[in-house]
Amino acid sequence: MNKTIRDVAQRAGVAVSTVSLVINRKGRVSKETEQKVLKAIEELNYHPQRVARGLVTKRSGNLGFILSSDHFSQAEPFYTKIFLGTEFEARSHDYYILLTTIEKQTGSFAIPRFLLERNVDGVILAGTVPRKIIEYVGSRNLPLVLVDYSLSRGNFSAVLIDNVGGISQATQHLIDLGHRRIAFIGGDMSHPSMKERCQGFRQTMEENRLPVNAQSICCDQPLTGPAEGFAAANRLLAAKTKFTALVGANDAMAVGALRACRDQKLRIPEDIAITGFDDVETAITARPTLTTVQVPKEEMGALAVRHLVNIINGKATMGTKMIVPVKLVCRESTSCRVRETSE
Amino acid sequence: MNKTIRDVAQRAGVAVSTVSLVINRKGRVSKETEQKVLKAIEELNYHPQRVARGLVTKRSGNLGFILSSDHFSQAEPFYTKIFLGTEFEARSHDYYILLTTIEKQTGSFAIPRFLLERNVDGVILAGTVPRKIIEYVGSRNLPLVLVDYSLSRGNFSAVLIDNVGGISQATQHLIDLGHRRIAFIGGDMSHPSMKERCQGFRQTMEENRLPVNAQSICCDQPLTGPAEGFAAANRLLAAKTKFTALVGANDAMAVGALRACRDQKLRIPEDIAITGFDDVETAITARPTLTTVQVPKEEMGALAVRHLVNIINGKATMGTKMIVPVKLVCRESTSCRVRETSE
DNA sequence: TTGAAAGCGCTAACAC
DNA sequence: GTGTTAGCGCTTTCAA
Repeated sequence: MNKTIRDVAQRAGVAVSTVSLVINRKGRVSKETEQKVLKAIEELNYHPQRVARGLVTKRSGNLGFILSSDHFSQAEPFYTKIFLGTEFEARSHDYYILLTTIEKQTGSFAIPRFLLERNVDGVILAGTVPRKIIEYVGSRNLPLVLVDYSLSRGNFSAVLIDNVGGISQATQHLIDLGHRRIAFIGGDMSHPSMKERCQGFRQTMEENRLPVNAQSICCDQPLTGPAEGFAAANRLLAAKTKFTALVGANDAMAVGALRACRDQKLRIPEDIAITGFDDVETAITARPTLTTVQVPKEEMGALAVRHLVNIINGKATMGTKMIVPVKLVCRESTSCRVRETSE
Repeated sequence: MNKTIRDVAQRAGVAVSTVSLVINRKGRVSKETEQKVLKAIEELNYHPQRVARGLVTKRSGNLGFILSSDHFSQAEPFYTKIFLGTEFEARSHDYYILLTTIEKQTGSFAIPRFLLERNVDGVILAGTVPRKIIEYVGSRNLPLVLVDYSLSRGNFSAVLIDNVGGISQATQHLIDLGHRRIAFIGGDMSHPSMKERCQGFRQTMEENRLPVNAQSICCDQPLTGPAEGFAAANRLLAAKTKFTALVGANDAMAVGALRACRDQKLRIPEDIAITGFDDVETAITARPTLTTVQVPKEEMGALAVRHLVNIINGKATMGTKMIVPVKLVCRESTSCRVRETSE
């Protein structure tokens, strides 16, 4: 069992280094020696051992994927889909993905083990991630691609969502349906995507010369889950300024808002139309189903891997921003033409 | 940068082997030398390099996950969920998962690269997998755990679904609703789970002294997707023997059957009640939503990893069969009490 | 074009 | 207890 390069060399009647040259096609080997070696490899069913090779080449053949732990769970299909996208793509480049999550709550952001052990050739970081880790990756001189996250400082490659475009589509859709008083709920403004979605809403409203004020925007939630959507929606509903439509910064918050509205006996979409963002499962399992902005999550993961591999191979340089397009998907939560209530 | 064990040894004023002993807590090191070493490690921020360690210990710190490629796609959330379950669990055991898929279509089932390169310490195999690969894993002497698959020959550990129990629950549910003429559709009888589900149906019907014959069972489809469900349902609908309920071997086929029934202007569940199996997304996005048997997919993956790690550490031996429980989830596709049509 | 030999960073005998 | 040393299986100078 367990053949080594020595066995091959012996069988082929050549030196170990010659076998290595053949395996790594470094050329400079005569056709006939090459044939002898190839034959021996074939007969022995030999395959070089990854770790032995890695020890000298400093290449592990792995890519690291770092995610904050609250983003990798059943409740959070968004980043999970991105991760699966990286898995798909990685295999066609002969890389394996090592996944790790980092605990956000504990102040001490432990450096992922695969970084400490020098077990990856490049890193993908998805969502909000502590600076400390980004800096560590940098200090290791590892290629890095951010996904759905960006930093103003530093020259990072990133795969980003067209957040402004998406929110604009959603808002415009509502406007086209006849809505004039539209509110927005969001949260976690430390995340660039969230900030952009909020700004995108403002912008679209202004472009349409529609009113937007403090009472129609609620973005101060620390998180962006259903509970926060519920709270934010309730806050807006309690305010004097009435609205007929609500734009959610993501599906989770939109679904929370859905519940808040139902609790107030408001019909959706008749009394209030609602849109989400992301198009995760919850958008389609919600009742009514949620009109939302579809994000190509798997594709984002694939894109990140492709770019990362290019950086590793010197075919691309860090600093590229890739913005993926999004698409509005109309479902029940807005399907109804709004009655013009001139209150 | 990049400290080695030598640097630590030098700084602590001891031999490299002593540092190694400390790192691997092999004991036999005096408290004070240990302190010196620990201090040096701390100061240099040293971490042993995975591949160097792996080269000598023959341990990679990785677990391999093998899946047939048609089982790893967006259309197939079942095994994908199992995979995510392994990812969750692996991290708490300090292992990384290397995922690979094998092409079923090509006759030549290439041996996964991580096996050839000796890059995993154990293997998880999900779904139908070529014997050749199982044999190869065996020849490598690698611990192996099968998930949703089993082989009569050989002593394999496996995480299995309570298929008979699940189908029995679904069938009994229909019987309790008043159904007497119940049909079954399945496919890919080469897969043990499919075979068991079919047998489970037969068994439950017989226990209830209800008729079951060739015209009420259609299991000869080669695959188990919606298209096959559609075809199978149409076949049964065309037969003389009428039925008021249909048990699907999985959600995908049940959804195909749903479509077939709608095409024939049959109302669900009024004219025909339908059940699925697996509880994947399609069950809840279908219209009407699908009554189905919930399978703890993530838990199955986690269980597999836990057991595999135990085998690796000598705390468990291969050959254990673990059967996970399932649970019926009632939804719209059966929610209606059937009218007793005494045709 | 090929071979001999020196490591890559670590563990594990085996001395002392 | 601690140090010396020989590898693990490969790549990569450097000679020949």
